[in-house]
Amino acid sequence: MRKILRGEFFNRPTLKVARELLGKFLVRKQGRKMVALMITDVEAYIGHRDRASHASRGKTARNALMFGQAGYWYIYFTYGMHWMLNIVTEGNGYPAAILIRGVQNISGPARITKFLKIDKKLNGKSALRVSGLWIEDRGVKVASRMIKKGKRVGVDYAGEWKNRPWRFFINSLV
DNA sequence: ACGATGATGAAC
DNA sequence: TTCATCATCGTA
Repeated sequence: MRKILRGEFFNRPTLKVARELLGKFLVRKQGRKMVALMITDVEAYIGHRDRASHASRGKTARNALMFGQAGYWYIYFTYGMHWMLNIVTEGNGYPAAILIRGVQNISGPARITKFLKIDKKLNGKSALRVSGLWIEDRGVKVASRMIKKGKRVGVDYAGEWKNRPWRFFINSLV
């Protein structure tokens, strides 16, 4: 079993999508080279009131993708050197996205994009077809007892929103 | 604990 | 146009 996730998968409540992204495969293709890595850690950014989200200060040129259709990549540059990879969720007009924070053998959102050579060239591209970057279900089931949740990382500025348990990750397998 | 390093958004 | 901030990471 090996299928690309479709628009209907992403156009749903973000927390549900986030949980279900664990165990799916992020697939990167550049020419003949193809790499697939299982997603192990994600964070949800939901709605216009979530102060940790770029969308909390309204629609801008940078964050406009978050307000758009589900299933598109939202990739932005931060700290002067890092690219962050997000997939847009929920319906058109409602700002939400999921940060891909970890994949197998790679922890940290900036390390993923560095390893897979992901930058602004993929920003706004569709994740729903075979192109440069998409997500596949390869039949891996992650038992719910293996899924942990916690606070999002690096959002201490977000007031009460910093405490929302909107990070989901697979308990370290050993 | 802190510096790297530059785009972004808000203030002026 | 200027300025503080930032969904981080490597080094210490």
